[in-house]
Amino acid sequence: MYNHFNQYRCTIIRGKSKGEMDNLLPAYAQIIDEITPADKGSFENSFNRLLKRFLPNASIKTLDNHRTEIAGKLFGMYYIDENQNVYTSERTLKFLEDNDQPAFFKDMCFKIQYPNGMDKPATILERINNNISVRPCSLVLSVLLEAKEVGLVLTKNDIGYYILNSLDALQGKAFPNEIVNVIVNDRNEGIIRKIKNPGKASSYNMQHINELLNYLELANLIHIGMEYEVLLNENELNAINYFAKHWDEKLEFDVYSYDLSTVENRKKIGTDWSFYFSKLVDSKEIFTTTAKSLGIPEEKLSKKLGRTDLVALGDEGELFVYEYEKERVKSYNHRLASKVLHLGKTRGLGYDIQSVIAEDGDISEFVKYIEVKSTKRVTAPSIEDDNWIDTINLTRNEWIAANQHSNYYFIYRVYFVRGTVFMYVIKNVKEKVDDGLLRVIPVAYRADFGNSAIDMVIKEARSEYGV
DNA sequence: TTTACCCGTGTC
DNA sequence: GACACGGGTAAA
Repeated sequence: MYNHFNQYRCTIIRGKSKGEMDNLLPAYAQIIDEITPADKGSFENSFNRLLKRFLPNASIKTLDNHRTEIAGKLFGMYYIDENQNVYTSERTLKFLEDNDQPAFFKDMCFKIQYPNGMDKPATILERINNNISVRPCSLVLSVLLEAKEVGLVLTKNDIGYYILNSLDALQGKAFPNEIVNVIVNDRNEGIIRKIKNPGKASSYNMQHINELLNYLELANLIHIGMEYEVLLNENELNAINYFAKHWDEKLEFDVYSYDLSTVENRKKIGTDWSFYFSKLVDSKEIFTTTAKSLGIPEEKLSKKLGRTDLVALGDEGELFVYEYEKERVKSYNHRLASKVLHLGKTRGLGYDIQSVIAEDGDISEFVKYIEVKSTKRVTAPSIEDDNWIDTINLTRNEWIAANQHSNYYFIYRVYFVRGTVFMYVIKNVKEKVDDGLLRVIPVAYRADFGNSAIDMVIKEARSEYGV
């Protein structure tokens, strides 16, 4: 049953980082990883102090809101247990590992549900009283798939009115094809419907809807065109179908099973939710973003390998730089092209690619060592912004190699964004550190121990032949 | 009283 | 119109 006249406002937390997403998401992640585990009080202090570097003009309250609303609730980048200890979430750890920003948002979008445990108790009760139960992103993508079948192009406004502000849709009672049929009929009649709340500004009606669609765009699943039309990313059909397949499934996190009449239970739904939401979906591989799904031609990665969709992120960056270097060296001196070597698989060298300088001068044939650090996102990096800060993790071997080869050691920072690739080259890391242009802090601890440190030996495992 | 989602309203 | 600051306000 679907009656679009039943309208219902159902929000997500209002965003704060859209404008600087490529800057702030890695910042949140690095900060949280650096300062957790911690008790809630020191987490608050450290987070705010460190985020201030990225938002120099923000008030304490604004920093608080970034921490609790965006990094905490909306993005699920950390969770707080019942003893008020703060931990880095699986989602954050994976992002720090693979630098796949669209995958981060795919995971987050998939897990967003109404009702959820990130809202205030009054809001949760409101949703419960209205029998809300839906994965909004799954439903939106399902409807977009159905619409594509019949050649219907939906706008942001359509998605707002007919889906995300529709009570029947939010109750999970409206089938995607029903919704599409109704929209087609209205189109044929020339009717355009809009969300209206008397006396309210457009941000009250539409901001949460715009922002949910923005997150789907950052997830690389849709693209919003110049006329506000919402288009599916055809290169991400695997992930899109995964979302769509789950649109009418019972919600994993059951808000309805909580009796919210006591303070204890209201607290519990918060901690239970933040634990649930901070974990990755089971089939996380399906959300991996490939260069191909960002619309980057495969031949830019490798002329030899066709199966780039199977190549892991680090390797895609390495292949890209390898192809780039080979072309660059070849155009300087054909004879030197064979000196460009891809050594990514060779552990412990401290660099991925060995190349040659191949520039005019005495050292044109000298070897150069290249470490590739790649990242994936939908938006371009904002290098022209003076507050722009980027962070990469170097292994001990890479750090040693950077010092050892100083002037001949290069970091190629590769950004795969939609439809193109940016590459920033950093030459001579050692000198940059000495000049204060680049800050390096050791973050790992290594513990060496011998038999004198062992307190107990327990041997439980036995082979079937006895020991 | 403080905390932390909620969201009016100013700014671009 | 988009979007984010920081006041608003419900909870603890």
